[in-house]
Amino acid sequence: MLDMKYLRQNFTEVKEKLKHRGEDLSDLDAFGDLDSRRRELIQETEELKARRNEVSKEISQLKKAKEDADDKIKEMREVGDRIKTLDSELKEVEEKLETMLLSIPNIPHDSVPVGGDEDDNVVARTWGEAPKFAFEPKPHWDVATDLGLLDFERASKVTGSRFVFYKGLGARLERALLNFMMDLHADEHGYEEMLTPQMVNRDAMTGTGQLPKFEEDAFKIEGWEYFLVPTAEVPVTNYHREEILTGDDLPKKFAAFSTNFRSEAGSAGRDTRGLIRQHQFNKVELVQLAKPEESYDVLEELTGHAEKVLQLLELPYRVMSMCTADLGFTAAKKYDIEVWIPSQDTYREISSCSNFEDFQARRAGIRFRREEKGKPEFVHTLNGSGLAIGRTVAAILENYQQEDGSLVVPEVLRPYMGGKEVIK
RNA sequence: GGAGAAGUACUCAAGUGGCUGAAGAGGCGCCCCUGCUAAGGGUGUAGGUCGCGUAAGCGGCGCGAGGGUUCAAAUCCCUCCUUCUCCGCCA
Repeated sequence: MLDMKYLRQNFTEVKEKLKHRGEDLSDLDAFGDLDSRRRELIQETEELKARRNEVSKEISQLKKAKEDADDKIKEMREVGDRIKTLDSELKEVEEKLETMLLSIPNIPHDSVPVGGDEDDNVVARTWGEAPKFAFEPKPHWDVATDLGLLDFERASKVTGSRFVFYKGLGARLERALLNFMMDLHADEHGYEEMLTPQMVNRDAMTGTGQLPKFEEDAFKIEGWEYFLVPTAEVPVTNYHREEILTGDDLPKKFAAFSTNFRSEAGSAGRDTRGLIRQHQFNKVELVQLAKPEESYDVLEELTGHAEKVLQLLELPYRVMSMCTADLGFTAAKKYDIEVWIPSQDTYREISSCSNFEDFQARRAGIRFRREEKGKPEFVHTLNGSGLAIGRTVAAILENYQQEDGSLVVPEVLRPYMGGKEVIK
C-alpha cells in the first residue's frame, strides 16, 4: 500500500512510475476527489464533535446545579444526528479509498530496469556451467519415475492433477534438502528458524498483498475465512503485524519451511508435467524485516543466501533482475534466481528475492522505533525462497542424471541421505 | 461440542452513565540520602493515530473488535474475536 500523503503530493510522478508496470491504473483517477472529500468530512465532523464535547460538559454542570438544560440537549440531539450522517458518508469514502489503495501496486525502485515484458529482464550474473551430457538428458519426471522416486499417476488418482507422491529415496531426497537448507540458513546465515501455521486469515493475506487482488490464486477453506498458505512469507511477515519493534532488534531474520498451496489459476496448460508447477510444494523461505536505509543491502545479502544453496549443490544458475513489467504486485525490486534445466535447455525460476520496501509493512502495520521515544516508522520487508524444494529436486534429477539412468547424489546432501552416493 | 470467567496504558490493576484519557502499584526519568552497593525518601513520566497549521499548538478518535442506545458510554444493549477454567471428544 502506498502512503496516502505521498501519493497526494507526488501524484503525477507516481502515476508515471506505475505506468512502467503496464497495469491498468484507471482507478487511480478517482483518488484526488475521494481524498479531498475525506478531509472535508473529517473537518466538518470533528468540529461538530468538539462542540458536542463542550456542550456536554455544560449540560453536566447544569444538571449538577439542578438547572434546566433542555435547550442544549435538544440542540445536541440535532448535532448528533448530523454527525451520524457525516460519519456514515465518511466511512463510505474511506472504504472506497482503502479499496483503491490496496489495489495499487508498489512503485518500482530506480535501479529496476524499465521494460515491457519478461524479455526485458536483465541478467545480473551467472554461476556454474551447464553439464555436458554424452547422451540426451531425460526430463526430470522420467528420471524420477524410472528410479521409482516420484509417482504422479497415483497422485492424480488420490487427489488430482498437479499433485505428486514422493517415494523411498525420492521422499528422502526432499527431506534431505529441507534439512540441508534449514541448517545452512539457521547455522551459517543467522536466520531464526520458524515453523508457522499453514492456514492464515484474510488480514494476513492482505498484509503481504495476496489479497484483495489475487484471491483466485489461493485455496480457501470451505466455511472458514482461512486460506492455505501460498508461501511462508505470509505467516512469517505477518508475525509482527500491528507491532512496533525496537530499532536495535533489526534486522529480524527468519527462515521458515512450509508446504505451499497455489491454485495456479492463470497457468492452465503450463508445465503440466513434472515438479515445476504443482498445487502443493515445499519451500524454505527467508524473510527479513530491516531498517529502510539498509534494505537494499539486505536484498543483496538475502539473494546471496539463496544462491549459496545452489552453489553448495553445484547447480548452475543465473540471477535475473526483473524489469518493471515483471515485478509482481508488491515488489519494489526483485531478483529471480533461475536454475539450469538440461532437458528444457533453459533456466527455470527456483527462487524469487524481493524488497517490498514499506509496501507490506504499511498494509500489515509493522513499525519500529529508532530510539525509545522516537516516532514509529515502517520497516522494510524482504523475502526470498531459499529455495523451492520441489524445483530443487527437479534440478538435481536433471543435472545429476547419468547415462545408465542412475542419479548421483550431490555431495553436500550425502550426510543427509545416510551416506548414499548414487541412487539407482 | 457443553458450562462458566475474563480482555483497561510498557506490566499488574481500580473503575456499573457526566467531576475518568482513565485511581493505585510496578517499571522508567530526574533529584535527595548513602564512602560505594543494596535499601529508603522526593518528584516526574502516557502511548498511538487522524485532521488543521511552516511551526508552536489546537482539535477528533481511542479502555479486545464492530455496531447500537443516549445530549453524554470504559461504564447500558447486540454481534464477533481472543485467552483461561471445568466437562465431553480426540491426533
